[in-house]
Parts: sequence; structure tokens; C-alpha cells
Amino acid sequence: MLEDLPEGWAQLIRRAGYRLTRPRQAVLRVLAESEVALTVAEVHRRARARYPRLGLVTVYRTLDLLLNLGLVHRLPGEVGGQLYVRADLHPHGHLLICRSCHRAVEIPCTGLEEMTHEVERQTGFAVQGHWLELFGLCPACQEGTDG
Amino acid sequence: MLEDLPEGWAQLIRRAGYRLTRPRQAVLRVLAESEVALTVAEVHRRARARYPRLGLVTVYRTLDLLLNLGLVHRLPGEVGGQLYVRADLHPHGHLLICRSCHRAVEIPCTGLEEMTHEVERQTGFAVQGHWLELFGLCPACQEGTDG
DNA sequence: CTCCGTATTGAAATCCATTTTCAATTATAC
DNA sequence: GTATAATTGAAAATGGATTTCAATACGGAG
Ligand SMILES: [Mn+2]
Ligand SMILES: [Mn+2]
Ligand SMILES: [Zn+2]
Ligand SMILES: [Zn+2]
Repeated sequence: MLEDLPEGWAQLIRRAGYRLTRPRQAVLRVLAESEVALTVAEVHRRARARYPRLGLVTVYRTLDLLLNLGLVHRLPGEVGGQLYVRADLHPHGHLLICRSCHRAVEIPCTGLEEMTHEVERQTGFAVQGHWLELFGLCPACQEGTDG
Repeated sequence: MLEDLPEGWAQLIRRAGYRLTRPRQAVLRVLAESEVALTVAEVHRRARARYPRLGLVTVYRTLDLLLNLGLVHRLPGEVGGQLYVRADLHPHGHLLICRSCHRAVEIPCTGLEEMTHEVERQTGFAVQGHWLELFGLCPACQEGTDG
């Protein structure tokens, strides 16, 4: 039952004084099994496959619990809902946005690890995630000659 | 009346085919005069001092217009509302934000140049700027988190 | 294993940011 | 001025997140 959770999750949660209930286990497994960031609604949908009575409220509460324990990251999303991912995977929210046509492209993340560690050393913060946007003009909009 | 707007805002908006109405001017000036990012509600509150009949809906619509024209940035915020700032104040912003107490610290920018050039080569975009936020827990808030 | 105290749960109500709708208003071209 | 289409604000609708509270289930004590 608990063996397919990531290393130490169960112990961490118990040691923090929380009970490992069935609803929580359902949410935990969904997060544990996903390599990509999920919306709360999607977590709910998937976790219901394991525990159909699961309420959306419990999903919120469990995600909050995991967030406080540092086991997941919450990515600040655009309007319409935050995203959650396992903290041991790298959280990504990187967009390249055209200022003219507003088209957005996802870009890979490189070279932020160093900056993160440097910042942690200098400030004492425990960095949990990041958000990066690049702005510019897409190829199509570069051809237009407007100001 | 229009002279205290940032360089070119009025022309840009007119050239894009939008009318420069009194409600819009009220919102524009509020954004123009603020050096810090504002919530929509705060923009509404301030703009009402100039144009009391102003509706919240128009604030949303005008901010969206400014966003599409690239005159303001929208900061993907935590739960509770997005923030808007003049784009020309922070061609790139760098903030480290505590998720618990919401304290924000400015951080230096290092190592994004390479990523920018790489992205330009791969996508054909002309990158003009960026916005980077790191999220985590400040030293003070880390202490109250274990038990 | 059973009993019990308490943490946890889910439905419903509530809150709050954002969007949609639509009739009335207003900016701008002519 | 007049015409015309963009713009406006009130109100309703939407949708994510939080609060409330009685019912439930976990996990330690016996
Ligand atoms: Mn990244
Ligand atoms: Mn920078
Ligand atoms: Zn474009
Ligand atoms: Zn803090």
C-alpha cells in the first residue's frame, strides 16, 4: 500500500504528526506518479480512480500539507488555477511570449540551478521553485513594420 | 491631460485602433504613476479618485489591453489576485518571494544571457526582456515549519 | 482485539477574482 | 451636428479556493 510512495514520504508525514488516511494516500500516489505538474482538478480526477468518495476539499488540504512539508512545489499559474508537482522533480513554468501577437511557446530550463544555489547561500532562503518568462517578438511579428 | 502618460502610450493605443476614453485614461495614469506592482482592486481604488464612476470591469479590460500592447507586465501571482506593473520600469524583474510571509527580496541576474541566445537561435524570436521569480521560505519562516 | 479521543473527512455554504452579457453611453470620423 | 461602432458599467455567471460543521475513521490505550 505505502511502498510505492517516494522515499520517506510516509515517515515524514507520520513524524510531522499527520495520519496516513486512505484519502490522503490516494492524493499522495497521484502526485508521486506524475512527472508533470497537475491542476488540483486533475489531481482530484485521478485520485478518485483510487478512492471514489474523495472530496475536492481533501485534495486541497492534502496538497497544502505536502507543500508545507516541502514534498511538492506549487507553480504560480496564469488565471485559472495553480499547479502542483513533486518537489524532487524540477518544477517548470517557462514561457516565451510574443509582445505583439501574444503567442506563447514553452522553453526548456537551463542554468537556473546555479543561480538558485547562489541565491540560497546569499539569502538563507529555501528556494522551492521559480517562474521565468521571456518577452520579445516572434518571427512572424518581426516582419511587420509597426512601432 | 495626456501629457503625463509615459512616452508614446497615447500614440500606441490610438495607433492600435483603441479610443482614449476617460475611464481608460484614469487607469492608464494609475499604472503610469506607480513604481510597484498593483492588484486589480488597488488600481480600481486609485483610478476612482480620478474618475469615480469607473467600473471594475473596465479596469480588467484596460489592463488586458495594456498587456496586449506590451505596456504592462502581469505577474503570475499566488492565490488572491494577479499583479500589474509598467513594463518599462522592469524590462526584467528579479524577485525572491517568501511563500509564508510574502517578503520579497531583489536578486541579481546571472546566467540568463546564454539561455536567451540559445532560445533565440532555436525559436527565431527576438527576445527583448525577461521576468524571473524565485519562490521559497525565508530564514525566519523556515524555523516555524517542522513541528 | 475493542474502545475511545481526536484528527480528518466531505457536502454545502461562502468567499473572491475574473468573465460574460447587454442595454445605454460616448468617442471619433464624416 | 450626425452616424456609427467602440466602449462602458451593472448585474449575473463562472470557477477556483476556503470555511463550516456534523459525521467518520485513524491509531494509541487498555
Ligand atoms: Mn526551470
Ligand atoms: Mn535579468
Ligand atoms: Zn508574434
Ligand atoms: Zn517568510
